[in-house]
Amino acid sequence: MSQNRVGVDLDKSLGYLLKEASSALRAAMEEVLRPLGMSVTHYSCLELLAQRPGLSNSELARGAFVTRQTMNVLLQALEREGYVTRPAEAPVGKVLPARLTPRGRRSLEKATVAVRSVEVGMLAGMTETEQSDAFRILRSMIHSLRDGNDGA
Amino acid sequence: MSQNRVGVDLDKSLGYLLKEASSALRAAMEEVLRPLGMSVTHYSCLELLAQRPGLSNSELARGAFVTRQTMNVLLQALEREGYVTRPAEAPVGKVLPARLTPRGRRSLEKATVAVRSVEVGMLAGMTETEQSDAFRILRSMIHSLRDGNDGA
DNA sequence: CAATGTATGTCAGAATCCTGACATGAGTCA
DNA sequence: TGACTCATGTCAGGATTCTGACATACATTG
Repeated sequence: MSQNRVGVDLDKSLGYLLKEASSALRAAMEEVLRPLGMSVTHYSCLELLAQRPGLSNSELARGAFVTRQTMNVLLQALEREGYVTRPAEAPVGKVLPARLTPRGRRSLEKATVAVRSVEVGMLAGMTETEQSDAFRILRSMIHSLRDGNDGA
Repeated sequence: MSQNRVGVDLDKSLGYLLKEASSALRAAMEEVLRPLGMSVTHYSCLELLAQRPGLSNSELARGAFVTRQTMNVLLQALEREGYVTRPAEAPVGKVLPARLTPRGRRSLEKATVAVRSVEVGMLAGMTETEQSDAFRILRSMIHSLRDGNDGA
């Protein structure tokens, strides 16, 4: 039980806490999306397309934090099932802009309601100040991690 | 560009930001662990064992946010390579307490240095107050998500 | 104009992780 | 004591995601 090691005490590690929170969020989202037969990546793709129609496969992949290969197989499935359309030929370059079909929009609406309940539940226990703090702090973490800070 | 939809605006979604931060953290950790031939789960397992020797397979799985089946194959590999030991028979029940070998401890030390640099980098851009806010807020999120708040 | 670098869509194979299932051991309760 | 519930370790199969690779299209640069 003695702490004679100069380690990363997990209870005091922001990284561990971040992973824990992210894991809990993912679990909560999977739980509400499962009845709709939708995975988190699936939902993310639809939500991205609703907000920014015409996004390409690669852009969707970056937005959903998966590789473009993974997003491609998902898009092909969504296309086959009629939730998404892509032109047969690229208007410019190789980029194929994707768009939601009416069916895709309908499907997304139910999912959005479910996901928003998770988001609201997460915000519920926080004051207004804490909420804006949360945004600022998470953005700060992302910035630090992206620019490869070495802490020197 | 018009927002005539009552959706979850991703730029203003705490959930999306959390996922983004977690993704960035994972990428940063993978980057510093790759030269050591170690994955994030791999490292998590060793770190957990260093801090709480004798943890069982299932407990390690929960601590590293994977299933016990996944942790089991990892533990078998670590055991085969001499980083971890488990008794052949359970002292009590079916629980096999795992422990680091000296080799495992040596391997972990390098990884800890690498991972700590990521953690420090993440904390560097934040004031003392922001750091404690970050802990409090993340814990609040975890709590809300676990208890399945429906936001009503 | 040619060469180079960067980004894209896509295919194929491999690695990772999970779901389902089973037997076993411990605790609870009547 | 016996039935029941729960947690554990482990095996097998399947789903998901990634890495590697290739051809192509655009932008930049000399």
